Amino acid sequence: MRISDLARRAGTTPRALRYYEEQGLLHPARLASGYRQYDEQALRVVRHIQLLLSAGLNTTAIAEILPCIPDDVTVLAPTCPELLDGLAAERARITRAMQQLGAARDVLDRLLQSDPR
Amino acid sequence: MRISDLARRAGTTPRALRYYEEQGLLHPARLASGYRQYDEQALRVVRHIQLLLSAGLNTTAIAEILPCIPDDVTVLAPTCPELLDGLAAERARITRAMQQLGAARDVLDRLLQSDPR
DNA sequence: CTTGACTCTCACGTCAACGTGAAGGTTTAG
DNA sequence: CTAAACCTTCACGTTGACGTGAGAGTCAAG
Repeated sequence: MRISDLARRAGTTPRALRYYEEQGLLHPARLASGYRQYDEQALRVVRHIQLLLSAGLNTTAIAEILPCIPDDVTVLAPTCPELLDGLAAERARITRAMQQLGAARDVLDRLLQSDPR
Repeated sequence: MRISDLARRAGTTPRALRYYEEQGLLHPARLASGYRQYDEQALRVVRHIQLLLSAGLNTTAIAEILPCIPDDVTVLAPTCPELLDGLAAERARITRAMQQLGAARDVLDRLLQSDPR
C-alpha cells in the first residue's frame, strides 16, 4: 500500500504520514525506488495515532505508548512497566479535560436554553 | 485590582490578561498612570475565558460569546440570537471531543489494566 | 529621594502538527 | 515512449496563545 492510499483510508494526508514517521511513530518498508510501503497493520496504527493526538497527547508521548499497544487488539499487552506512571498521568489529564469540556458545554447550554425556536 | 493580582487569583499571567484584552475579551478601566484596573467581575470573566479556551474555542469565538453571558450567573441571558447556530456547532464539537477523549482513555485503560501493582 | 517592585507598550520568539511549494526521480496507462 | 500521476527529500510558512526581553514610566516603603 502506498502513502496516498493509506492517507485516503485513514482520512489524512501523505504529509502527515511522513511527519509521523519522522517522529518515530511509523516505520514503513521501502521499495527499491525509495517509495514507502505500508501493510494493513499500519492503518490501525494510524487510527491509534489520530485518536491519541485528538486526546491531546503529543507525538513524543505517543511514540512511547505505541509499542505497548498489541497488534491484536483483543489481547492485552504485556504493558511496558516503566510507562505506567506516565500513562496514569495522561489518563488523569484526559479525565480533567473531559470534565472541563463538560463544564464548557454547560455554559453553552445555559445560553442555548433560551433558544426562541 | 491590578493586573498581577488578577493574574494570581486566576492562576494565569499578566501577559495572558493583556492578550485577552488585545483580543477584545477584557475591557479593564485605566488609571491616570495608564495602569489597568480590574473589578471583581473580571475574575469571573477570566474563569469563563479559561474554561472556553480549554474547551477548544478560540478567542474570536469567545469574544462573540462573552457578551451573552450574564453578569449574574443565576439569571439566563437574553441570548444573542444570531449566535445560536454557532453555539450549537460548538456544542456539537465539544460533544465529539468528549467522545474522542473517552475513546482515547479506553485505549489507555486497556494498557493500564495489566498493571502489576 | 532613592530603591525595588510594579506597570506600560512594542516587538520578536516559541511550539506542535502539519501545509506548501521546489526540484527531481518513478510508475503506469495508452 | 510519453505524459499524467504518482513518489522522494529538503526547507520554509502557518496558526494560536501566549513567553520573553527591551526600554521606560509609576508607586510604596524607608
